[in-house]
Amino acid sequence: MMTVNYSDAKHRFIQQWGALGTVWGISRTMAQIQAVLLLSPEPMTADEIMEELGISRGNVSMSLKSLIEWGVATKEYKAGERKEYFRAEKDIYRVATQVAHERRKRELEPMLHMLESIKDMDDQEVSKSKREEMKKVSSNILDLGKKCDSLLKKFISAEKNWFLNKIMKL
Amino acid sequence: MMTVNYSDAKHRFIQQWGALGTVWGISRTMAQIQAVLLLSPEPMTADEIMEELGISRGNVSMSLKSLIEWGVATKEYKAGERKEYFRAEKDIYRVATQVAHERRKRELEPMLHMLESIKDMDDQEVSKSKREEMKKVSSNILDLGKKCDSLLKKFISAEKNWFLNKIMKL
DNA sequence: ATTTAATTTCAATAATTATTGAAAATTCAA
DNA sequence: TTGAATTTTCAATAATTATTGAAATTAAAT
Repeated sequence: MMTVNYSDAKHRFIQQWGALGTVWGISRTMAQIQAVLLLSPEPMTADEIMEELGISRGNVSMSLKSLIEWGVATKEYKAGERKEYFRAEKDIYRVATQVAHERRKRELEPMLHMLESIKDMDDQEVSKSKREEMKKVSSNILDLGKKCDSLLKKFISAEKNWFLNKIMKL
Repeated sequence: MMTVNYSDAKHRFIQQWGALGTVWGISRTMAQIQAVLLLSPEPMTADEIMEELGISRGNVSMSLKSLIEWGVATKEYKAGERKEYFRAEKDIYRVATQVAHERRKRELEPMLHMLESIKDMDDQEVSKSKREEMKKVSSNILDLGKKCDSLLKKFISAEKNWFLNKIMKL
């Protein structure tokens, strides 16, 4: 079996994680910065991240701000130093629950509100079959959506081992 | 309680579903076409969809093609008619399993392969702590990733009620 | 208070992604 | 086959999203 050197492995990790970011609604750079921080044993400065990824100061600053808003990175200060240091949340289960928490709020909640707001649609101007189809489809989506909501809430607040054990026993 | 008329409800549904599409890695239009088809009691022609959403023929053709590739829409023919008709998968649980199937293949699998390929990283040129951090982080992600993989596979192939019952009992 | 270091903001620009529309291809009927 | 109806493709363009970089801001040290 061919071994892989550190810098190739790091490169693959950063690229793959970045690519995933773009289909998960965060920018490639944000995900790449998270990847760099995940691999770093020590917290890093914005300068070091700039250097590592070859991107601008502004971009690093804004991306770090977003990562912190998503709850997957933190800012730290070292005694006697003026610079700020950044650290990624390394407990990947914790990262998953944070992401679930944010996405539930940003995506699922507005969808459920819309579906609720449609429940009392009534309109004689339009055919019965159209009205019925809307009622049927939207209530089906609402049902499944509520189940997802309930599962996500459990996932977000449950103790890690309890949840994974339950899931793995299915 | 104020009632909502059909066309407002339809508009809200299409907009919200479309907005969700963009954060789920499909284009707004693709998601909007799916929404229109979901609300339609009868299969629709490309012309009708064009008209309904005010978008170009080419866009409709390409978006429908993608929806079919994702396994959430089908093409149909009516006896004695030359035009093609399109229908959305209305069983929303089925839509969810199809999406899970595709995303597992497109996103999770490549990530797991990358993580496996990094397992045998070895490199004396770099500090022990960096190597160890990479080993630790990547194996943690791999563990959780494999659990997700296993859960997704169950979800994709399980019988609907069995799965939902299990999940709701957690 | 002033200087210096560090960070943030945001208008301008670049890069990416989505959409159009007309030409090419396909499909069916005569 | 030829011709009309329909669909697909894809280069050009538009729209959106990400990134830069320099000015403004903030914060610490002198």
